[in-house]
Amino acid sequence: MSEPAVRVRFAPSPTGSLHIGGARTALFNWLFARGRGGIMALRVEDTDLERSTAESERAVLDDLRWLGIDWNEGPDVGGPHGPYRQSERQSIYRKEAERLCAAELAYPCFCTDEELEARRRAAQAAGRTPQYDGTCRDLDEEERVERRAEGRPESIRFRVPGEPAVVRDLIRGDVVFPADAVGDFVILRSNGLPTYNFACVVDDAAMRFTHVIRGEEHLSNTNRQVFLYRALGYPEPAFAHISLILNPDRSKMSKRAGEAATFVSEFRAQGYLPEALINFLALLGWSWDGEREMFSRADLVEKFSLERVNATPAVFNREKLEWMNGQYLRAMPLAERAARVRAYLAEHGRLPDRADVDDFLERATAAVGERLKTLADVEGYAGFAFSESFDIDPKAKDEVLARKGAREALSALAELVESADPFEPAALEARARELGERLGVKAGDLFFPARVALTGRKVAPGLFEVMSLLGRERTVLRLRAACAWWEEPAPSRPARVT
RNA sequence: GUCCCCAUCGUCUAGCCGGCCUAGGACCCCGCCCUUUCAAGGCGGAAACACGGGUUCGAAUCCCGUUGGGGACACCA
Repeated sequence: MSEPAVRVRFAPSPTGSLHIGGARTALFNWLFARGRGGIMALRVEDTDLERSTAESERAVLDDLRWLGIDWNEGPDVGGPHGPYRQSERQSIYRKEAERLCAAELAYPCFCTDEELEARRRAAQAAGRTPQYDGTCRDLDEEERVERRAEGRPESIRFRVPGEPAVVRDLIRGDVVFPADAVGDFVILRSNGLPTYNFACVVDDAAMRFTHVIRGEEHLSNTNRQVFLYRALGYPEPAFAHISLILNPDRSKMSKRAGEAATFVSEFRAQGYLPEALINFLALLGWSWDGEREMFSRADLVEKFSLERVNATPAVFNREKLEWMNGQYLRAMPLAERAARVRAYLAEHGRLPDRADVDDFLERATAAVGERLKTLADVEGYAGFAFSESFDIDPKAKDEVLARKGAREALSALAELVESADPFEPAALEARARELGERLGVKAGDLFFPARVALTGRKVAPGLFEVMSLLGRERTVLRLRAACAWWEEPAPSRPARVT
């Protein structure tokens, strides 16, 4: 018999949009599958009725698609082992639970939440591990009938065998859990829905996955899961628990922590490229030779292996992601870069309102040039040309006001621009430099005030690209408007405090 | 508290079946060059084997312990 084909899965719970840690787990699964001609499946774990929503499922799938991670089987495309939504597989879980009960490997439990909670607290107070105490473990049929008559809730608990469990992990080696590490746990809740560990094992077995690659937070769950595989009589897949992604304070990266983005959708909104995010995420826990770090999607598919995934948790390094995004942007031909900027602005409803928007954005993108780190930066650096009005940084304006000869220089420059022919960066620059010499003004003393007058800021693209972006008319207008600054009572300075 | 995982520059990491390591690459930071600003680019620099014991001729690399960090102990996933 030939080696069974690789089958892996990503199993998100639809309780929000895709988290960056989930994206990395999905990516590793995907790279592993694609690199060996395997199957990638998507399974939606929506057994938590309170928190699961259809919008969330849509959002997660959308984020995955945006990242370029695709799947062969899933809730939207179907497949030979469906359905791929756990909420649609309830009869399967019930049947499996019944099978375990019949074999005495599981049993009905009638304890209420309150009783469980009270006993948990008591155990904790007494310094014991808060595990299930076995109250319903050995009830006979008569006692069970009695409890049912009382109208107590009825869940199904797994009878944990009193022996150690070994998790064979591809990244961590054999991890041994002592026999008393876990108590009997619920597999079917009183509402009839399965718990995570049970549904996960039943599905992973039914869907024939060969490898389960998931986050380290599941390592101790795997302790329970290996018992379940054995009891159910299914072969175990190979496990690979990848380390967590951490916040800068080294806590598990999660939705809280306020300021920092943790969802794929947020990075998308901030103007990051999916290929850069993929490249960056791949390097969180995986490396090729420690030297090379720019990898296309195809490179990653070809080179990725679980052997080179390390076991150390990784802090998410936002600055490096930004740098990498810039690398991708810079390596892109201008036309493509401009097209991506356009698509980005359109997606967020921020396209400038003008007839020649495509041409304008290409010129703006060219003008911003190497400064581009995210797609949002075109608006950041060239926003002064997006509309008639623009804001002026008061501090920059004050600096202009303070420069000797700035007013005359601006006025002369306005005149020059008005009659310049051709109106084109190189020619404009040559003539402006001549003007500076004639006036006896250093280049910086001419260019700096002009930059502020035209863009409202100290930092901007090259001055003559700025002019060409604005067009002759607006350039002259803004230059002349700046000449009037000297007539104003300097509102930006605290001159007249009453 | 109990169990489990982890431990190289601030961060991501290479090295970890011992000598090739006076520990390599990248981000960040600093300096210089380029330059109309800011970037980008070029050159240079600062910056780490958590600690303590072993084993060995020799340890970042193997073993034990300590410390630190994290995860899990639910009718959440």
